[in-house]
Formats: sequence, structure tokens, C-alpha cells
Amino acid sequence: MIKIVFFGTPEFALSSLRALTAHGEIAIQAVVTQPDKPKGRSLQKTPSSVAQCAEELGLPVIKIENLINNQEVFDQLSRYHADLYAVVAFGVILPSALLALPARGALNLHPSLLPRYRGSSPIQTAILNGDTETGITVMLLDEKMDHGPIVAQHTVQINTNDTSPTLSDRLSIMGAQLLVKGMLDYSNGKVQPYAQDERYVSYTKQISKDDGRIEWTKTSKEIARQIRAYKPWPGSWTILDNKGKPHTLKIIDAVPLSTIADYAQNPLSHTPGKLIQLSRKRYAFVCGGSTLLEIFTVQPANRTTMSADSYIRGNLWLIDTIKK
RNA sequence: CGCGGGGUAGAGCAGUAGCAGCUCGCCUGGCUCAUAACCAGGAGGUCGUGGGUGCGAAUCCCACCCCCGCAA
Repeated sequence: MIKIVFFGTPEFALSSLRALTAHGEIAIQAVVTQPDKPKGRSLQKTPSSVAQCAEELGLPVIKIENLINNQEVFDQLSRYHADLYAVVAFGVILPSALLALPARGALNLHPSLLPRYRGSSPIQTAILNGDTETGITVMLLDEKMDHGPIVAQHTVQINTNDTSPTLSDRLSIMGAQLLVKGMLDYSNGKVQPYAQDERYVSYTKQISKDDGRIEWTKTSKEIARQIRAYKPWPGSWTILDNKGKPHTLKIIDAVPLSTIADYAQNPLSHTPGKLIQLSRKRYAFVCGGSTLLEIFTVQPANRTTMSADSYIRGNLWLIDTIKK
């Protein structure tokens, strides 16, 4: 029987939490997660996904924000005498003092093929870069971020229509299986963790809201990838001129078109960021390099999502060029 | 009391006191080899709910219900 403490916060960690709980040879002694945070329109304090799930599973929950120099939590955790920690999307760095507590160390599930894409946004970055595959890695935590030796790794394909949520779901489920297997193999001494190859290290940045703003001078393929990568947050949006007032439009679903040839004669349509009508019910933005991005689903500011056709029905002045 | 937007025809929107409108969709007919095209005609609204002010309210005032964005 392996005694562990589970660290996790968002939905991504749920598959792992459930898989570990369900396994007969693994005993979760406690679940550590971030404290309740304001959520929703009234900003009511809401427990994290992991906290809610752990409650349902009847596991003891420890909510903690700051782990550094937190003697109380240190003492509390040391009483469990865990063999291993399992860390999945916890969102807080574990200080080395804590990592030293479990007898066999702390296993982390990271949604990339380490050493590629260390950091906080590996899933979004993989889609943004147009990768055809990514993966999940189970590794031992050390004091450097996503740096420790690898226990197990598995490749996952990225579909051309994958968005961050769809890819994240798949990585979460496959990651849970890999984590359980990796944990057992590692505990039984079946696998020997190996150091990451520093030559292939890359890092992903923390995404901010501003990253969602669309640069229309990029090609439609790049913009389409951004739309899929930054869904649902921060989203991909542009600011249109609504009768003199700035008007934010989020683009939910769009596909790059290969050519702008039909519009090459019209100098107006070469201006990136212009909205043009392709045909009945089909609309596109002009992007860089004479490419077009056909839009299907949009979300105006303060509105719910709607089809591009519907949106433009009620905002006809937005169309820059109409093909007769 | 976190900030803000909104509820008008099946959809998306205009209309801020004086006959309820636009772009679509839908129905009928026409034109076409044909069509998501084009032409002609038509149906479809208790303007979120309740109250108030006015000669007159979608529009102004009050209350309530519902929806959404930001934020986290």
C-alpha cells in the first residue's frame, strides 16, 4: 500500500484524483488545494474543483495558499508520513522543505513532453505553435520548475480542430492513467527516473488577457491557432468601430482560408482587420499575407455567443466590402 | 452590497413620448434547366412582469423576474 498526499486545484487534476482514489494499492491520506476564491457574478467564495471532488470522495482537505515558511502546514503534513506526494496542476510551488517530507519524493504530472514546454501554459503553447503532437510527463519534483527526472512519458496527438479545453480533457484523462502506472512502477522500483535533456528545454509563458488581442497582420493560420489555443480564456478578440464607439468582438470559431485571390483587385480588402462578405452567410476577416479567416461563431461584448451570420445581420455597417 | 451590459416578430438588431421598424428566416406566387440567386406579395409582436406619471409610454419613474460580459 502506497500512502500519498494529493496536491491539485483545477479541473485538470480531477481525473488523476479519481484514478488514484480508485486504485486498491494507493491510499490518499489528504488532499491539499488552494483556498476558496471569489467566483461568478456575485464573487461568492467557491471551493476549487479539487476541493469539491475531495469532499465527495470523503477525503480530508487542506486548503492552503502559502506554503513557504508555513510551519503549521509543515507539521500537519509531516504527521501523515506519506510515501509519495502526487502533484497535479496545484498552482503553487512546493518549497524544498516540503518536498523532503515524503519518503520517495513528489511525483508531478505535467501536460507536455518535457523538457519541452516547461511552465504554466504548455497546452495552449502546443496548439499555438501548431504542433501535431504533445504529451504528458510524470516526473519527480525538485526545486527547479518542471526540471526533475522523468518517470514516465506518453505522446498524445493534437487534432487540427483541438482547442485548449478539448486537448486538456484528453491530456487529463491519459495523464491520470500514466500517473497511476508511473507511481506504481516507481514505487516498485520497476522504473529508474532519468534526467531531462537540457538541450531541448523550452519554457511557456504565463498567459495574460492582452495576449488574446488579435493581430490581424498575422496570417489566418496563425490567428486560427490562437483562437483554438486561447479558448476559453483569455479568448481571441478584436476591437471594431461600431458607429464611432469601440466594440469588442470575441471570435470563438473560425477557419483559415487559403487565398484572397478573389479580392486581390480591391485595395480595401487588403487591409488586415477588415470584415468582408464572401458570399451569402459567409464572412471573413482579412489577415496578413493576403489570407482570409472565415468566421463562424462570435461573441460581442456583453452578449452571449452567436453565429457570425446572426451577428452581422444586426450590425450590417460592419461589412467593409460586399461581393455582389 | 465587486464593475458593467441587456430583455422589441423564429434569429440578430434599430427605435429615448405621437400609426412598431431593419437585415435575415418562414409562407404564397412568379422567373429559371436549376439554385442558397432574382422579382412580386404575405403571415408573424400582450415591446420581460407588475404598478406609477402623461391626452398619449417600447420610450419617463418605482418595484420585481430572467439573461449575459468583465472580474476571479
